[in-house]
Amino acid sequence: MDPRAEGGERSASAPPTPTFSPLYRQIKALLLSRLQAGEWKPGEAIPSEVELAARLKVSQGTVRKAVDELAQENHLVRRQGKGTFVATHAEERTQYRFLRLTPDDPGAAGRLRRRLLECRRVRAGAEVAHALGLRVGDAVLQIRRLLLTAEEPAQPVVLDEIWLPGTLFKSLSAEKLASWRGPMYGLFEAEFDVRMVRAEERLRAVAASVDEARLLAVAEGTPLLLVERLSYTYGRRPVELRRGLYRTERFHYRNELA
Amino acid sequence: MDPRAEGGERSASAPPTPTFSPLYRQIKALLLSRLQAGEWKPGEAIPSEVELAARLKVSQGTVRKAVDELAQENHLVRRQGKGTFVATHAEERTQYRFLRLTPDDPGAAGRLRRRLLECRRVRAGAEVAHALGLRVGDAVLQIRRLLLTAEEPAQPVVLDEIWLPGTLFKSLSAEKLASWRGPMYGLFEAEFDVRMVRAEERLRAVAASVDEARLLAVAEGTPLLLVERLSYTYGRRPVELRRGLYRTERFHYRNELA
DNA sequence: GAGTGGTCTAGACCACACT
DNA sequence: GTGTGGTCTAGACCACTCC
Repeated sequence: MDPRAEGGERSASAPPTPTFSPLYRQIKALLLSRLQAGEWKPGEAIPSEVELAARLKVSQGTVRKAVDELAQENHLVRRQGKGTFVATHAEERTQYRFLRLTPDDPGAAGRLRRRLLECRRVRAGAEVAHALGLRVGDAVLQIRRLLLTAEEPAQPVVLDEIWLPGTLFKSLSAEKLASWRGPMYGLFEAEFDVRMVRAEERLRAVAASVDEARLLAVAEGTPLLLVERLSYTYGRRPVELRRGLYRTERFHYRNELA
Repeated sequence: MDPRAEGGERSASAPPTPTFSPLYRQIKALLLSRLQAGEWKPGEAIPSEVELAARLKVSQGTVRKAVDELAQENHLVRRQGKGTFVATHAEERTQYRFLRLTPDDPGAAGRLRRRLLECRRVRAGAEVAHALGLRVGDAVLQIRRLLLTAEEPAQPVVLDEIWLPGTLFKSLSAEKLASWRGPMYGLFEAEFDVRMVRAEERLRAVAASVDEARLLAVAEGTPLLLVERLSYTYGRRPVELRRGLYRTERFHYRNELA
């Protein structure tokens, strides 16, 4: 088959790509658009390679290469003998796929507890609006919370401030947040159909303000690791701004360079 | 051909792998061991896919998959129409592959200047010895330097302290360091046959000590981003410990999460 | 035009999971 | 056993680079 020829199910769904890319990239874009459209939910299996190949009228190898890239980019998860599944934050083995904070002593202090401080509707300021691609004054949800060590006495480690577009998270409430077990991004998937796909972080060292110091139980001016995160869903669309302050006396932010 | 059967050039070079892995992984391990042995230098081309396939008596597709993974892991760089080349730090388009520090204003302040403060031979303390896999008291090279903005007046941004195993970097001197143009890791490749392949970083927020504050031109106690990096060469062998203090008023450490 | 990596195909067989 | 993803092969053709 001529990879340049448009035909069959492929062109029917009209991929918005420049349309002059390798066939497997067109397949990839098509699958991505179906993921975005919600054709398969997080955790569900997508059709098998042979079935996709038959439907799209390409060879299995071409489907394979498309799926390979999607798996690499954490959109899909392959499981030999079982199938290929839509990635989800709800059942990550690691829990918290995006959290790079790690205890210095890996033996101690495993999971962190959450304590919700605040969850309210506010109007977006200039900075939040700009980051989330909204207009100043648009409705946003503001959440503040602490992460604390599990052992007693619980010690605060992270102070998070989170902003979400109001339109996407209409029915999100303090009760829902407090009663949800598992990662917050799992709740977003299950209840709001918003799937975090990618994020950018900017790290800085800052001094704790009076309020921050009180909440984190440190002295005013204590150096804290400021982590500003912008999370994206499909199509490079930003859907969460997060400003985290980390105490790093007994934890650190780990990163791998290759 | 039975992939389990050992034969041809493959087994002659005796890969130390568990030997019961897919054929393409055996090829990958073989190529990796040749890279480690220095059979091809950084920047050089390795044999073409067809030639490798013929020599190793496997299909081109199998070689391709091995090379694909090596390219993905930044060991090799593919260039269509030209060949496949050994990755090098000397000619990175980005300069400084491992440096994640970025100016807040991307327009301003492009490259950073270096100022060498110190380069001397010392005996490894417990911490350095442990990190580099040496014995306490072994010879290590200690380097201290500043990175400063290029514009005038130059402003210090990073204070680096670097430790290297003395045996690997016998002839490294302050003169060599000062006169070298380009990334330090390029010098390590060219003069010492040490290629940095991977690194792990641990980030913290700390307060500037008196000495650090003086060198970085900030007040004592100013929050600084502490970046501890352990760099590895082939075979998970640590060959550099680095302790960097970053001023983050106008720069930040960027990270991408997927 | 010759050589290199990049794409696509078709078919065989292996490894794993479920039933 | 059946169905899934994973590996391997052989061959054709495309796209890019250099002569």
